[in-house]
Amino acid sequence: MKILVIEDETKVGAFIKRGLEEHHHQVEVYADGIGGQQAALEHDYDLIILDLMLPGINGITLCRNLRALEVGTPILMLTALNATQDIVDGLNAGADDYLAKPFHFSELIARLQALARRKSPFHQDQAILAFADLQLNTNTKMARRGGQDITLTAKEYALLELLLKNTGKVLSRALISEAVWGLEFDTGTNTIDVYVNYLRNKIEKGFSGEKLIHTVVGMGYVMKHK
Amino acid sequence: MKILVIEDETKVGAFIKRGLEEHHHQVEVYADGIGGQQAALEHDYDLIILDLMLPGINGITLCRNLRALEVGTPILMLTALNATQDIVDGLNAGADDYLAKPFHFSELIARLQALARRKSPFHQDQAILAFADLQLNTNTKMARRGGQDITLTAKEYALLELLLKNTGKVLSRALISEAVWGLEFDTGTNTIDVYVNYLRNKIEKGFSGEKLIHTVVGMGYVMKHK
DNA sequence: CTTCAATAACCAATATTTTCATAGTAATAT
DNA sequence: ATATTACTATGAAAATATTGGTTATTGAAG
Repeated sequence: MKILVIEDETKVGAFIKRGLEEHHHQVEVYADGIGGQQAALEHDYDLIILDLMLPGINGITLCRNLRALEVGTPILMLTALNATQDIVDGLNAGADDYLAKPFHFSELIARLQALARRKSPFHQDQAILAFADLQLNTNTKMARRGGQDITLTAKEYALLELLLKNTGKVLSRALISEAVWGLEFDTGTNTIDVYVNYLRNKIEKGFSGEKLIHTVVGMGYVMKHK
Repeated sequence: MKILVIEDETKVGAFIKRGLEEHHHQVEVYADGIGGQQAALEHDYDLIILDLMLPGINGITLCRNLRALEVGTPILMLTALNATQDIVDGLNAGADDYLAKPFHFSELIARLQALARRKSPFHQDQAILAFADLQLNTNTKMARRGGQDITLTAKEYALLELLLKNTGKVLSRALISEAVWGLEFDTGTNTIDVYVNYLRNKIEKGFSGEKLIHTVVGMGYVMKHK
């Protein structure tokens, strides 16, 4: 399984990572909530192990955020022993289970397996593609930025989906043409440019957030920061 | 919810029963494992709270028995504090969650709600599918809107059921075709469109409520608000 | 076991709506 | 200075809605 661990205490994080890797799991550890949340949104994990006491962002808030963004990945909270109120809050925020620290590793493995068993029948492919504060829901085919829903036409959607699935990668016009329009080559028209413009008008114009679709002159387009 | 409690300590059993009844649940308490197992098999509970330390039959054995007999009801185990091995065994026996005694009642309620939420997708044999002010009775195959009964043909029903089971999700014509008409279906025709039209005439035309079936040009149809 | 009528399923033609692609011009980068 | 990209208006094209008619299916009656 691919597991995301969000834990600020490096010793605990390393301990979990080592133990899980011995059980042949793939583990990524983040020491801060912001980075962890970002990772949870951008990658498709089978499980998230989340410490509730984090610097920067509260674990419960993080949990609620993820659920609000329709991240369905099972979440296992780590709490201090007897922190009853935290446990209640965490479960209500959408966490699936908890484990009080300190814990026996065998119990972590048992709970992890129970969660996997419970969730796997539903493990549907990631519904939300996200980058920065932009989200694209592949079920509703709607985009969302700054809490505002944006409707897209079929071509706009296909183009945005392509960009979001290749964030950071410069996509040539030839590649976009083939992926979105299914054509061999760009026929000498500026159709792609026009659609990039449509998209920019819908997802950038009027929003306070950063610019997301960047032009690389002579090369193509990228979705990235900066 | 209808809850079965299997707990030999009468004081604890009574405490749970009283607390749950205050939260408007229907509770039955059995003090012995044999009787409890019998009850679990004969009635349809929404949740089973099971003490692991029981006279007569072991809680873990009971749990394994129920799962072997394909009783899918969520099971919440009660264990002594720090009985790690029991917890591991219990989860492996098919229990869904555990609670260490003594526990705060608020935690029991929280876990119970989490379990119900988690499990609800399983109980999808709901008799009534509903969205907005539209209902579809899967037993009588009749729809109802604004207090008025609507009869549907077989295809209309299948289509409406599909839409109601996937509210908010855009369903492509290919998907609809496969779900309602089966694999081999002549896609050269507009039959799906025609049936959407039939449905709209029956469940939207003449009703004051909002539009429910929305077309997403180039993508398919959705049942949603707005 | 037929026949008939009623209903359902389907298809195709036409009307309507929405989206798309083009081309022309403006703006920007190299 | 020129190549490249951004923006915009518009007619064409594609997708969808609607309607009328044809073929299946079903169920009751003869």
